[in-house]
Amino acid sequence: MGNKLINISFPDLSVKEYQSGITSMEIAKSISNSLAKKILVASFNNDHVDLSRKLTCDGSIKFHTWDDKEGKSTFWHSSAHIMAEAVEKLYPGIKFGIGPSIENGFYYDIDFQDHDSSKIDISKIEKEFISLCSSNLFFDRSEVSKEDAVRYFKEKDDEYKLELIDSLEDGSITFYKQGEFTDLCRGPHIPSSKFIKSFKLLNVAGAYWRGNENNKQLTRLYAISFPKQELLDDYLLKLEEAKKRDHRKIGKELELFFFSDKVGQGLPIWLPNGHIVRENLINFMYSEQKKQGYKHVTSPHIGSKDLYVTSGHYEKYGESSFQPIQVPSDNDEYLLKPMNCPHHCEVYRFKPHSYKELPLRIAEFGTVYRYEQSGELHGMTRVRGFTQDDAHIFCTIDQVKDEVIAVMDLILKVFKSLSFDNFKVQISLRDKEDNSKYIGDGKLWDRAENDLIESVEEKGIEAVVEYGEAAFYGPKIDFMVRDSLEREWQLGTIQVDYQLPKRFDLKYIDKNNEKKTPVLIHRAPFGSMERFIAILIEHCEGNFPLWLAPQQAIVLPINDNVVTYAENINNSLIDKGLRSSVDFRNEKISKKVRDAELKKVPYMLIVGDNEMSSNTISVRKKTKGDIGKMSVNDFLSSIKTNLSTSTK
RNA sequence: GCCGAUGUAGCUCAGAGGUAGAGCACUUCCUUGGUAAGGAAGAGGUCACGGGUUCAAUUCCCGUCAUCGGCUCCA
Repeated sequence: MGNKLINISFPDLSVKEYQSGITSMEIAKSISNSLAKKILVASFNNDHVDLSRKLTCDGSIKFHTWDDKEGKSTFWHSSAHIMAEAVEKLYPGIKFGIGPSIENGFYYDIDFQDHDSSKIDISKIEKEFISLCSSNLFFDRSEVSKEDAVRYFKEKDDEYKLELIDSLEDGSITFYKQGEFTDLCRGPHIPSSKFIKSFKLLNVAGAYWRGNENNKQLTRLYAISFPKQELLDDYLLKLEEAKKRDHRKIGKELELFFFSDKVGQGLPIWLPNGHIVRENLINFMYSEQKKQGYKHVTSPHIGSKDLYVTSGHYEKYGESSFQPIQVPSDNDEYLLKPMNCPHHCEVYRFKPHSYKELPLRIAEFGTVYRYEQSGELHGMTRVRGFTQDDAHIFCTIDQVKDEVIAVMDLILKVFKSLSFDNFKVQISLRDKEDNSKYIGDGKLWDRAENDLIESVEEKGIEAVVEYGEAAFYGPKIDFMVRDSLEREWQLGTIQVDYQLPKRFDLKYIDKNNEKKTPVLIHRAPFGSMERFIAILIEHCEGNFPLWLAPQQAIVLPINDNVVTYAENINNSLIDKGLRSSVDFRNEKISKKVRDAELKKVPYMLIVGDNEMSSNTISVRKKTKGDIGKMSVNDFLSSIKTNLSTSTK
């Protein structure tokens, strides 16, 4: 110890002197007791440390509570250790994989050995967890040599921990022990289990060890914990609320789409209501693309197998795809179209091109079919037949950046039009360690990757870079959005491809009358109509903007006297292009209002004797209520701006 | 594809080894009602499908299919 003094600086930039060897907790106490009671973990020189760690050098300190991200993740990480202890107590002899905190809670991967993992008693685990927490367990950190670490887990016969230790360097290994449970762990942890007041085991799922499907599948227990019971109640309530936004539920309720076993797994059928949403989005995109100089084409739903052999898709995905379609002639095979690009390459080849024609933007709302793994199918977000708002931009290498920027503008406009303000931009690059996943030479990849990075920089968009997420033929920029349960989905995408034009031997004549190969940019702002609409539904909870609403208005007659008047009102709305109908049912007005609200019809036009005699309608706005009496013309002009997409 | 759960009327769900129930929706009748459910009656199901155990299976067991939660994958 000695009497050495150290300088500790705080987030407010103040600096204080302390005895070397003081702990973060003691520092916190020196500031205020209430702070000391609240804090869960500290950062010292940007490393997260236990509050009990002795500090022996100058540095900056920051305290974390439940209210910040670091505090939460430490809280949950510690909870994972407690859960492991609880589960081990109930099911002795089990082995542990990893148990990290995640965005909402934590999990632990467990090999249940001889215990039947399908018979796990969730409520027993929950009880044991809470009982462990209330016994105020401390998390003791100890540094161990690699040899000792190996010895400990050999004795415990836990090959997963041994594998983890194998990749660690001697001298950097730490254990944490609380109660009866010791775990290999980098830490840090919260001071004591008593902070944890509520716990819920959310679900049980299989997960491959180290995320590799060739490895054994462990049982993953997902759970969440909180420092207060009310916080858990709130969280569970929020989950319930989120489930109400589920596009599969709303899709059924609003009769937007459905799946039929007879038609086939993952093959969605759009019902009339859903078709209206889809059609209006397509029209919107169609006109936006026309403004940006795209040329629209239509190609068939199948293509000769040769087409995909040429493109390379057959080699890459052939075996896991819908298999070739046989025809009476032996030498002829066709594939259901999994991609539009080969067709568009053929469009390009239709005639020779001059550099003056580039960039050439070929667009198509093309329906494609991919044999997705059965376990992967998920409502409309992952299906086997879907329509892409696809286009392929053929351009020179020098035009790539400008084109990518123009596409980004288009995607951002689409997102803004539909109030998708919470999206993530991801630049997906190749995994340089593993070239086997990609085709094409490294230099061209570098150029393409740089073009994408620079485009994003020029637009000033915040983006995350993910290595190893590129397509096999090139890097891409993806626009990711979350669904109601926080699952992330890729919507818009921009991909640079130097390979396909080569494979199809595409050329243009440059200024010097020389043949050159164009670059291909694949792009889809919605991504797929199915997925986009699924996410849109979850965002607006089925309350579509007026221009997309399957039914925009409904006329509700109060009694039989006004039925003809109601019909006339309805006809005049339909004349103006509105999607409207009359509720002729022999029901009370409150019932008609309720049903229209449940169907999420934006405008209810209530007509009774009063309205008929004054030639007006009483307008009720969905969820808002009565907004007063007015003439049909006044109503129409009041909603006019909401009917057009171009004003958005 | 893998692990686990689930599958009962159009929808949401209850139920039990002895051959099915509710609410909503639907049909008919009564009611003509002013902004989120007026009343009555009726009609609706090979209890996902295929095997097995049993005197008896929708219920228990096995398989298949589909759906749900994850994992892996995602041109």
